Amino acid sequence: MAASPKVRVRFAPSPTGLLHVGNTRTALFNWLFARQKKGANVLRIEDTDVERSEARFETQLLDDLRWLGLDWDEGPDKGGEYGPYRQSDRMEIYRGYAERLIEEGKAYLCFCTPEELERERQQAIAEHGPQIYSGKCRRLDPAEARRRRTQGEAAAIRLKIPEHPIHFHDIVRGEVTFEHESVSDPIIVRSSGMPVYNYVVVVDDAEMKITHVIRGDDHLSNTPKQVALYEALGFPVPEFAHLSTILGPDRERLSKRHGATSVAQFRDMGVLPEALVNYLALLGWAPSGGTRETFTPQELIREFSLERVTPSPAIFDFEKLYWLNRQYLKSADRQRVIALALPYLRKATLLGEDMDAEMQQWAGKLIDLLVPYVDRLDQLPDRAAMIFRYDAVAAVSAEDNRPLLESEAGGKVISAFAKRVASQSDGFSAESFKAIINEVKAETGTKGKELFHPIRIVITGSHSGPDFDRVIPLIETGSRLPLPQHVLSVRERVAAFEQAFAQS
RNA sequence: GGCGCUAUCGUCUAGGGGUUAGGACGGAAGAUUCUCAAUCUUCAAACCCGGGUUCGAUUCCCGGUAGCGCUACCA
Repeated sequence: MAASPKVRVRFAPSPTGLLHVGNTRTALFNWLFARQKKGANVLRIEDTDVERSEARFETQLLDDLRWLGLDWDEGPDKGGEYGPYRQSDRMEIYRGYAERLIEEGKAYLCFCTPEELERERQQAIAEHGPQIYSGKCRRLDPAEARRRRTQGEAAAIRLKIPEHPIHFHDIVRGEVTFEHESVSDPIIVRSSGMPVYNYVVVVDDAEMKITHVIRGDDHLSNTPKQVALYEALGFPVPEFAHLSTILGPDRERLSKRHGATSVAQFRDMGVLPEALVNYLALLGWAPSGGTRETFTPQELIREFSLERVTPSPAIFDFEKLYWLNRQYLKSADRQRVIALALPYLRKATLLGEDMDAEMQQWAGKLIDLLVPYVDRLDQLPDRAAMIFRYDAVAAVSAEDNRPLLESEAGGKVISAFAKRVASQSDGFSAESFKAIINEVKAETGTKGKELFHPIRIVITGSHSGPDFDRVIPLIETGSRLPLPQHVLSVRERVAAFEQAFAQS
């Protein structure tokens, strides 16, 4: 058996918007396959849709891919043997092949106007028949057709589809067959001279020696046209792998209205790239055995296989992504998490830009305290509210606080607690705070929830939250720091609470 | 309408001609904790329907149904 040629795959996005998770999974599977097979991963920009393509989207695309760690070996930014890698720079190539196909009788000029074609289509719909091209211009004499074009008549170029069934192999779906009638002669170059997607993609993939076309299954029905094109052009037909669509919770194609769908949005939410990569890998693929959930990129490269990709569509589960993110957040390097978390706290003006060593240390501890409570970094400011936003009036009037505050035991605890805090002139440490609680406990004869909940409400405004041992030092130290928003000390909180309580 | 693809817990999935149909997210309960989160333990939860093939089908085949995609001088 001959040595199989080196694996070459490509990811070919259109720079018409932000990188979407559906495309991202395609990019990921291409990358995993290339890296596992020690092949080449090619990045090609499909910007033939001049109207919608924008340079800034291309830049963003590359940035998002880099952020995810999905690198490429050839592409518009780094060149390569088979460039250029931007379709707008390849127009001459497309033109050349199209003319060749006409000369060889494998394609022909079509003078049908869009109006004519539209009429035929409407009729087909009315008759419930298949909407296929009549083949009218196929029967034109080539020399005559050429003459008409030279005389300035607008002509599109159509590929002649051979009159036999077209089949191809798909790694995910097996053998796929289409009757030639259902394909019908497709236009490959518009009358404006602009080549169409289904044509350029074949020229590019063939010229770039792509061996495996891994892409979304919205292209499955286009594949017979492309296979016919490969054959007309005399190029070997690559292997295909069509990935199922990613759907939203309502089983419709995942889109903006389902919430975050772009890589940029997830990044802004504080989702780690390894979590997104891990989640996306599990969407439509599972390792044999199917009991493992977390994989590093290296492990994915080792385990991945296109044969194990599931053909059925998958619903994007935000919860599971966030759960995975939490796992990665917990195990990530502390300094990295702090560096990533800081911008969220700064944006909420809880921290300033300039921080001295003491403040940095304090911020680090704050983040240590908060991160276990979130599954996305953008939830941090909300979680920090108990430190930064103490609202005595709200604490006193909150529905779920009232019963406790109005109970006899609650009142006793609060007054005993307040009295002791007031008599303490210095700040509190975790130990001295605990000592006070113990005194209150002895004086009031309360314990457990009865004892802790009222104190919690006085200090944080809520009856739930992290350990006092960690919260108290943070509050006390924070109150002495020149933060953009003053953190109230224990004494200040108690004083504010008492005032609000008395007035209620 | 035509053509194509798909179909296992609510969701992602493993599995496969005979299984207590496995794991994970989410849900419920319990343990722990002053509380919440986390963590741990336990529980509930599925083979779309109808025919065939077969001793036996959730698994193989065919039909139906449903969902999705393509049906463009969009990509």
